[in-house]
Amino acid sequence: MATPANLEHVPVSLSPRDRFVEFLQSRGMRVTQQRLALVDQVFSRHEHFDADQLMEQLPESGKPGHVSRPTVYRTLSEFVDAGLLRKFMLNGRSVYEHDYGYPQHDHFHCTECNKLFEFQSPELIALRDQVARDHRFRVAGHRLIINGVCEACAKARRRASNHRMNMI
Amino acid sequence: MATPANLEHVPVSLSPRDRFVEFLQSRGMRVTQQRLALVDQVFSRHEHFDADQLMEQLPESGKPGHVSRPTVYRTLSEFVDAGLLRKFMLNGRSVYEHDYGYPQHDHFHCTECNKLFEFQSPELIALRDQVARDHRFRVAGHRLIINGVCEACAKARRRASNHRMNMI
DNA sequence: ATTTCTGCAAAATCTTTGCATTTAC
DNA sequence: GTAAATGCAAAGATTTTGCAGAAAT
Repeated sequence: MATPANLEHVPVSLSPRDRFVEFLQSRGMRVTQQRLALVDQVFSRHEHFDADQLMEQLPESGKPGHVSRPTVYRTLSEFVDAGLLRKFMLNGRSVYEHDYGYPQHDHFHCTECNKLFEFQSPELIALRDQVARDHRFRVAGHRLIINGVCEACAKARRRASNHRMNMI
Repeated sequence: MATPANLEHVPVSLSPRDRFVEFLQSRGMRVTQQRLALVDQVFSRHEHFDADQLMEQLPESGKPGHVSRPTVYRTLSEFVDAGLLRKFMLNGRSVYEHDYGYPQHDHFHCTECNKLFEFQSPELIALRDQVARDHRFRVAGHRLIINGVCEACAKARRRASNHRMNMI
């Protein structure tokens, strides 16, 4: 459910890598091996991730293809500036998700398994804009996280509960 | 707008202080001077605040009534457990707001002045619950922050812009 | 008298920065 | 060759923890 399977893909002309190269060149920044390695890794999977998880997906220190922690942080900021990633906070840490090529969406956060699930709701956007108009607030964007328990965890919970019942 | 002025007050039988004392006693915890000083300070104003701001509102180190930083953090967690405060993240830091005695609401966050403004929308709750049902997700709560520019900052911006125009 | 709480100092966590060296252009 | 980027080490910022002494019950 955290995969793109349930969300429409937004058609884009350039691959994330090409889009990033274009962004770098337009700003006189250099196309380095580290930046390319990171853009490739980040867009090889759709899951949400933090800086630590990204580092774990790359070769470890000393091995070719490794990228240092400061460079990972610096490059993640560049991805956000370039419109490739969106950043938000979860449990006090920065979490990133694909923005380029993916539609606006919001999240369920399961407090049992700690996973994020995406959903889209045009009605929500309409309501947001209406409420903002009512309060004369100029909307730039929003962040909504609905927390609770996902279906899988709810079932697991029920099983555990039934099991306890049988034991009595 | 961050004041309770625009939100209905939820009638509660106990003052926050009494509610907290009750909470402490029910859990065999002690009613200390620090806890009382903090509950009084926190509920003397309705603005959102972080741990630093709360400390600044108390007497400084050495003076009577001062509370140490670890105790402030520990007590803020207790307030959340007791249902007196709600905690959320803004720009990577923990921000607290009154929960006890105040209705469910969401926030506008002005990226110019960095202020938070509260609003209520029953429609939003209904929409949230509907979307959650559609995805078989059991809702426990949610956090919505709409970011953009508040009316005051938009006006200030327009004035600045007009001023620049006049100078040309 | 007992047990919890506080304050201090230190640690933990996540992120950013200064600077010398390396790399892209 | 020159300017920008990287990696290292160190610092920053926020929050948490271990523990001895203080305070509440």
